[in-house]
Amino acid sequence: MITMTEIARLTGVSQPTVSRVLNGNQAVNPEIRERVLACAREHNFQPNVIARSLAGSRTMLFGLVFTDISNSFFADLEKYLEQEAKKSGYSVILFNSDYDWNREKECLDVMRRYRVDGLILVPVEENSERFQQEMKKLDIPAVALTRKTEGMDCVYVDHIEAGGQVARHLQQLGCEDYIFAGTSRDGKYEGFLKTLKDAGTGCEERLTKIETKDPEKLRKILRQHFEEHAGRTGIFAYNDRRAIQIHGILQELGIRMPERASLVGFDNTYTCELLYPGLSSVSQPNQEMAAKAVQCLLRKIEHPEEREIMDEPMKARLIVRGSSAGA
Amino acid sequence: MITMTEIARLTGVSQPTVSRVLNGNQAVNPEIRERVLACAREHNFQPNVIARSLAGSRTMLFGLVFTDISNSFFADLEKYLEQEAKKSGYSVILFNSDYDWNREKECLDVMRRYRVDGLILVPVEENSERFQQEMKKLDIPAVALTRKTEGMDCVYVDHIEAGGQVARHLQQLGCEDYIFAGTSRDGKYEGFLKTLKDAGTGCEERLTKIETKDPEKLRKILRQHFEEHAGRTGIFAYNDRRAIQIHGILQELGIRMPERASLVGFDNTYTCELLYPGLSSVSQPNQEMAAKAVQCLLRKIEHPEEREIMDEPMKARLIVRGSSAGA
DNA sequence: TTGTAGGCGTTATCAC
DNA sequence: GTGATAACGCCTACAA
Repeated sequence: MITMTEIARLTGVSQPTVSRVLNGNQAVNPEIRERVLACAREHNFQPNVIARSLAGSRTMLFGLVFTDISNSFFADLEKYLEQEAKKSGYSVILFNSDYDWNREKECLDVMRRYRVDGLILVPVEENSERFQQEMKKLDIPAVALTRKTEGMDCVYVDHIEAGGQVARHLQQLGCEDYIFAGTSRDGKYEGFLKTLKDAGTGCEERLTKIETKDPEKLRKILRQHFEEHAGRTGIFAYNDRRAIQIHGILQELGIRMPERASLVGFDNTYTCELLYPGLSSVSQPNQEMAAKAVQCLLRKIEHPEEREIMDEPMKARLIVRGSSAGA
Repeated sequence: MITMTEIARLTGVSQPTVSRVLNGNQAVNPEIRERVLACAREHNFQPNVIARSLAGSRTMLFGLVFTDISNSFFADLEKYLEQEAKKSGYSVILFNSDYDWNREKECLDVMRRYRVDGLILVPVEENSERFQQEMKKLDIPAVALTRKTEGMDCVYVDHIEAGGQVARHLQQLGCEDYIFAGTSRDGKYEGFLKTLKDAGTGCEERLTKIETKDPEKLRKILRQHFEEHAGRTGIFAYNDRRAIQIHGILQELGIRMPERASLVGFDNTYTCELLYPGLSSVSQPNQEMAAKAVQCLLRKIEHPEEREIMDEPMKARLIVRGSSAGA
């Protein structure tokens, strides 16, 4: 692959002149300019970003660390992040932590080795001591994505508020019982529970939390629930994957949506609208989140002195479909 | 971030000695070794891969170009590719071409700029003239993934054979009519059609091809089809996404699977087993494909002289679930 | 407007 | 064993 020095030799000028032409910075003799450009085109010159990174001090790389890119929600985010980064000439180097803290730590080290200019990550355990420690000694601008993270810039939707939206929606439908399927680590459950409580009609006592994702167990629990409870049950799953699983089980058991079971998922992945009945789901503003994260990073790179932390939760939006439609 | 030169200064040795210690290559005085290692640990030294790349001639980067990572199938592949690359110390830099040739071309240029050691891509138009041209002048070892690509190493499953498997399966179920939903660009349709023809019972005349993915049109076509055809219809969708869409429409129309409609998708994404009835789908050996692609690349990097092209199609496997279950 | 010189952080190749 | 020294390809002064 041809280098600037080589072009310089071929066109009989100095290498910095070639650099000036190719970067279009300063004024150069039009004649020389043409000669150099022609030569560069002819040999399909591509600047060596590696060398440029070493000389300058930007690698034009963002590091992305996801927990699991095979989750459509994250894959979607990745696409937007890449798009947004490209607008500023950045490329991305990608890692999956697989929800494993040790891997995440390894990823961070690799990022350091590549001297990425910025880091966008979905932390595995955003509020643990060891993570905070690691972030403190990380000398790269970083943004936490989808999780509220103490002491660092973060872009996320308010899960507590979102959980509340779902609760209100299900209450309005006249649900008598409630099920939450998933873990309570990210605030959805908290918000869901709180809103049920606040309604004051004691419906929080009619809330069951199901943590298992084992299909057999899940089926058994649901069957039993609907045998014992005649009224309408609102089901809130902490992500679409779980919601789709429940959707399938309800179909199998012949429990009608939305009449007997009103189901709501989270992330509004593309499958939601393909199912029948369509799966209601909480939509996160993926594109805006991606843009915000990248812009935050860019700002920190441009102005390293500004140390104020960005932490304004964004708002999720409930998309109602057939699985929890009203009358 | 601390450098070798800095460590050298702190420990009173020369920079090359620090390099020797940190890379564990050659013998060094144990005393010095300890001193250097201690200093490196203390400052959490991370070798500057950028500088190393420039000096040596490996960037330890693989470039990945997908058409659309938000397709679960590709996201899944990405994860395996990353895993496999990591085993050999490689990291990946990722791009989406969005099924757009111009973007793909841009990606390739960026790859060149980063001097990636190898390239794994899902080509947008693997057999077009311009793509072939581009590949010819690409001076980076490259492997085409999921698509048979003339004149270049490629890792893919035999779509024609896979289409045949589906045809035989649906025939065995006793289908009287057939629908293929999707494009015919990758051989699935070809194989499907060919096998139907070979059976000699004239069933290829009872094959309808639906290209639209517009939900309204699709619904209308399917409704009409089942109004006019009383027997069992075998439906083969060119990917799971389309299959899931059809699954939903059939549910909505109250057309029973597998009795009236026997549905088969492609890619065996995780959603298949969550639906009810479970969605039959053709499974590609993702992990093996990823491993094979990476290993092919590594071999080409190690032995640039070997020029034989790898092109042995792998075999897909049909996973039968409720949507096309037999009696 | 253009060329010279130095440096970015490594690796590799020499002598010592 | 260890330390100079020269790359790698580019950028950024500074000098002409």
